[in-house]
Amino acid sequence: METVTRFAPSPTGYIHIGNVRSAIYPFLLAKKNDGKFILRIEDTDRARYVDGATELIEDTLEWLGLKWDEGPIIGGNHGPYFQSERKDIYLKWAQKLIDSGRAYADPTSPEQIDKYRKQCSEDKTPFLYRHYRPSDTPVWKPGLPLRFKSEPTIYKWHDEVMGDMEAGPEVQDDIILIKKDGFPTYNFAHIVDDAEMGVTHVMRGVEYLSSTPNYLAIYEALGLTRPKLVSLPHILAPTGNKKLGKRDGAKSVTEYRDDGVLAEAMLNYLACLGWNDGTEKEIYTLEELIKSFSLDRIQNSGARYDETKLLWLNGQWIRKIVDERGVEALYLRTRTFWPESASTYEDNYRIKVLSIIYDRLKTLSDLSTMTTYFFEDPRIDLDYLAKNKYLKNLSESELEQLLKTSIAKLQRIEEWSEDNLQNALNELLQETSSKPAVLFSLIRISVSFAPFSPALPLTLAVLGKNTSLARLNSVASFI
RNA sequence: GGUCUCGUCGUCUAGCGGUCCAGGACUCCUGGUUCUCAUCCAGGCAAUCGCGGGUUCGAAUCCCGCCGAGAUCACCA
Repeated sequence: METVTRFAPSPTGYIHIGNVRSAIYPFLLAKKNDGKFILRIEDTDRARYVDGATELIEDTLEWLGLKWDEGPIIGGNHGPYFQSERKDIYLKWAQKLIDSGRAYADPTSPEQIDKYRKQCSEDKTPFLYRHYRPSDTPVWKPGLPLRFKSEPTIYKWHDEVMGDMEAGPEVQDDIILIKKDGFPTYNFAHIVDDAEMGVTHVMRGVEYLSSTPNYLAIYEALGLTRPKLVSLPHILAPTGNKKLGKRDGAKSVTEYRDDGVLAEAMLNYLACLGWNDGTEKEIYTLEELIKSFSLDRIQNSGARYDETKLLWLNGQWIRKIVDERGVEALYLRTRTFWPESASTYEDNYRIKVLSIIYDRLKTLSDLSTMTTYFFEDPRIDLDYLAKNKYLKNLSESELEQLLKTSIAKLQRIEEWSEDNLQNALNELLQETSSKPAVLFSLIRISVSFAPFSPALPLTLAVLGKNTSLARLNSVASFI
């Protein structure tokens, strides 16, 4: 049987790192088995609906490279893919339950139910609505909630992550199937949809584990074979023991994109948070993830979100892309991250800058602060020279002398290449009998006034002869 | 309160009865790569495997109890 999985978010806002794994794992599983991955929007709660949230969700999935085979935009054979447009389907299935006596219209007012509930919590006893089931119920019509009529028993099932499970009547209840506004609840809708769409593996957060017996009862009453159930443990907030949520400042996945994190790194990090293939491999491409993914290696305890490791992975990926596909490939991702002054320069120049600076990047947004001196003359700040640990013992005239000798030497270089610069610099060391620390620091600082820069010959080569000498000259005249 | 789940370095994890006085990765520290920052390389710190009992010649690994943390008990998903 073809593997079919789905990601079924409700459009209540952005997708953050705490909940995107329930998209990644189903995707990986489906692709691993040459199956289908469906995107379904669960928009039955009109009160929590957020305009534009669906687009946000699609954007996130697309960025990560999780292409859905059926869903909004592209359609498919099991549409519509918005639950709000599937009301007739739910009604049809609900009718089956009514006909078989497994569902009833509930005339009890919410206030009354609240009273029952409060009483229970005072008595410290669990609240089960079936204990208050009305003895005679009206014919169901719109405006009335429809409840499942539970027939509690003992359920045994297997969770692909949590293992063998068992639950008794104490957790089975008359849950609401259709709300009085006519929309189905998640509890009912997802079962119908998964069945209609042929979903073989239901993957969702562990918080649904305790409602599983109720779902099992509905599958049974509907005569459906139940899909394989997969509970995904939570991702924990950096501090405390709670699951990561928006309240802990969980950033949206796409916010990381805007902060210069690569999709590859994000996906790599998230996939390996709570899953590993048993090897010591750390860097995975999407293809490699698909290839090595398996349900039985999903961790069953929660994993803490740690941004440091994400950033490390991002650095690894930045270098990996350059190593394997060249600087140009990385350059394509950097458009929005350059300092403003870079806009007047040509692509070629920016690519050169990138090629000597990329291995210092943790995120692409580091570009804006790390490369400014390649695009605009730095402000001359003699303090930089005075405080440098290699230069502070030199007098001003010594500095000036050294600078002038260097300028003269560099001036004579005809072809301003890295190699020639390297040679000239080496000769300068000998001719002035300076230590590299002294000479190189002086030139490097004079030309950049930045806390750090790439290797000196590289920096000078990229800056070009005119700019390099002009900057050295103006520092010399300043001293 | 009922029910359920989870518990190995600070963090992510390997580990399925002996090769584990516990391995890898991140972080941190030290050293090396003609200056700096980063990369890279070499090395180091770091878990009495939640606790207590058992089973066994032998347990992180099996069993029991306890403790701790989390989830759930909505006309939210």
